[in-house]
Amino acid sequence: MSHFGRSGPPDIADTYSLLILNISFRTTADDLFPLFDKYGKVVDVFIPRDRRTGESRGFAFVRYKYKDEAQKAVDKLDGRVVDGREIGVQFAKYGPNAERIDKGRIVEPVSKIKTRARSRSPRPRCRDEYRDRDYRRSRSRSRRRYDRDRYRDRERSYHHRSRSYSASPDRRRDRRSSKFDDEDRSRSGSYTSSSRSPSKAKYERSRSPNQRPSKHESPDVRNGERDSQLHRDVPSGRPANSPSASPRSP
DNA sequence: GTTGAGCGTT
Repeated sequence: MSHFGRSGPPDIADTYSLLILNISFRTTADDLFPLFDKYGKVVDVFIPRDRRTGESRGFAFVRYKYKDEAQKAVDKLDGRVVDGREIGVQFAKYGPNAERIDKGRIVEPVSKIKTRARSRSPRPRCRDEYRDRDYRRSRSRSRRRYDRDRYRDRERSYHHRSRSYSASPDRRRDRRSSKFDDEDRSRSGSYTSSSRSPSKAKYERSRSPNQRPSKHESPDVRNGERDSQLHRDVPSGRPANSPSASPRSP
């Protein structure tokens, strides 16, 4: 894809692809085009993106029309700081169009002796390659680590919240059904007073005296208050399950 | 809103 108005690769018959590495995740083809176009005729700029997230994968391909210009771009832009990151520019080697590009790029005579001289496959890549591809496509390693941490955090949060929910959601909703915000506000007040004078509030609410929220107190109390405020400020916010929205009944 | 070695789309 490119912003050249064409869907798919242009005529890459006589183009020379450059691989741009270490670009910022926010860098787009529009950002790279003017930069590379200064050194020659840029045919296309393509930034592979994640199919799921749609975000940049951190590298791009710039196709030049002429090799000397591409080489000049490599020479000039390699190591250049773009969008706060030092990019790496080099000739692309792999890819769906690598062969055709190699044809114009003068195929290396290496493949006849070097790789053959080893008398074995260049690399023991069978499905490891796909794994690697999927690995890269899937996400970067740090990303995985981040997801793992986030998942752990979310799990913990869920656990934490579930325990909080099992403390009072049923009664709150039930009470809300029977009575009005007055009670809810009262409950909220009891919570607030609980932090100030936890003498009778907890006993009235019949909450376990030993269930003293230590650090979890802040979010719970805040949620309760915010919830009550939300209902007070916007009484018609929930017409579906808000009986107080229709105060009058025949 | 996060991250950082590498090789690509209709």
